[in-house]
Amino acid sequence: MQEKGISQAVIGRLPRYLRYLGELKENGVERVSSQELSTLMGVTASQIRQDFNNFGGFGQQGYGYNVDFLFTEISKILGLDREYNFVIIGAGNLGSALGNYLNFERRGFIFKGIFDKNPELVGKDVRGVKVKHINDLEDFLRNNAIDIAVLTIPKTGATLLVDTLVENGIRAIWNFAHVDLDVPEGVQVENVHLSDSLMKLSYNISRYDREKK
Amino acid sequence: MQEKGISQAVIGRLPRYLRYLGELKENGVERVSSQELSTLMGVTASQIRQDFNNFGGFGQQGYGYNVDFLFTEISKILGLDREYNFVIIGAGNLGSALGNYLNFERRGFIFKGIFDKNPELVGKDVRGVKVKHINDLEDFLRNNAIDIAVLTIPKTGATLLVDTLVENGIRAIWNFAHVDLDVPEGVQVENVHLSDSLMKLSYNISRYDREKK
DNA sequence: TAGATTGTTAATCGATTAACAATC
DNA sequence: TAGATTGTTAATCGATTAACAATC
Repeated sequence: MQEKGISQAVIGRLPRYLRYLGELKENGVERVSSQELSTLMGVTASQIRQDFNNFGGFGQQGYGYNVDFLFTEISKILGLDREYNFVIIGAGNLGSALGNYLNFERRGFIFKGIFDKNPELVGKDVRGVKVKHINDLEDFLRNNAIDIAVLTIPKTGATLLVDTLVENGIRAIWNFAHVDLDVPEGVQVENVHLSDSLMKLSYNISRYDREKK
Repeated sequence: MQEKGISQAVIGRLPRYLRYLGELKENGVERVSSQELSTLMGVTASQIRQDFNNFGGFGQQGYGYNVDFLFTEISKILGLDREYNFVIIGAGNLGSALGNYLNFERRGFIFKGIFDKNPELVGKDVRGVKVKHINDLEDFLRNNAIDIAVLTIPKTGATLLVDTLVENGIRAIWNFAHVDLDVPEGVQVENVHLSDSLMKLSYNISRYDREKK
């Protein structure tokens, strides 16, 4: 089945829509118009309607959108109607933080294992999961259906590990290492480059200072 | 001084340029053409030249770009030619991870304090900095010139804290809480919404599955 | 000088916004 | 039915790519 190319710009906005719809749901709001959502979120109503219409008509003329229905549909589009098993590679502070983050579990991301090359970390408990040595990773991947590998290790290690991960069935990499990974077609990569984000912040601080002068 | 509106698209690419230029520098490469950089980074040479020319001519016809010079210039544009003091609010795993991340220090981001409301975390050491109670935050901000607050606390706490931060001189917020913060003009916010990023990953996994069918 | 490669203008492409007919 | 609001087409805006003259 071919989904006519939805732009990454649109996809990137979907999680935010989902967040606001979730809040409306929690507040017991049943229906919302593109205009109301526009005011709430600070984007144009036109963009909201265009975005939703990429996936077919979710609304009803004269009424607006049913919050519950829209929430469910966007969840499905984002692939949140199923479960994903993930392992974390790198049991340092960041790896542990992600392992402990319960909200992922709520969205269907199941924390199955965590690995490190440092023997001192082996055996440490991260939300009920014991850290294993990285040497046991291949075996573990072969015997468990893991979808996602979360890389919270330095860049050299990350680059070297990609082949092993892919050969053993990993289909997606959530990459926190500061490097662009080279993966075969069909393997998804999502980068979280924290220092890039911090640089954007410092750009905006210093640009503001320059403009003030 | 007014810098003619550089688009966020361009700014967003600068840290990546910087990373590649840093690697070239490390490898002792002196000059690079937009064509070489294009091959290396997987973007068009045309885009590279357009991007750089937003800030004036960094290159030389017939020669290309001097790696060292270009690196320095992009650093300056990104505001990396000065230091920023930051505090972390929230001493959980994520906050500790960010406090321990030495690369930030290398770029001029100085870790000055870390705070938590949990008394059990108070006194804990994070890379030589002792966790303080959140009640001491205001005092600390008044007596120290802190530029950036890093928010690694749940969204309710983050929303409530914004006014305090701004009133006490914080100029920028690096926000890891899953909420859109409302700040006065002139205060910079950069969001890292990890769950949004993870949803983009699951979208791509499930889209790939749909296309395969 | 000849060759290489930038800086920059023009052309194209894609994304956002505006407008309005369709319809609940 | 009348009013509201979507779905969708058209207009605008911005970003990317192509082309080439300027120049090192």
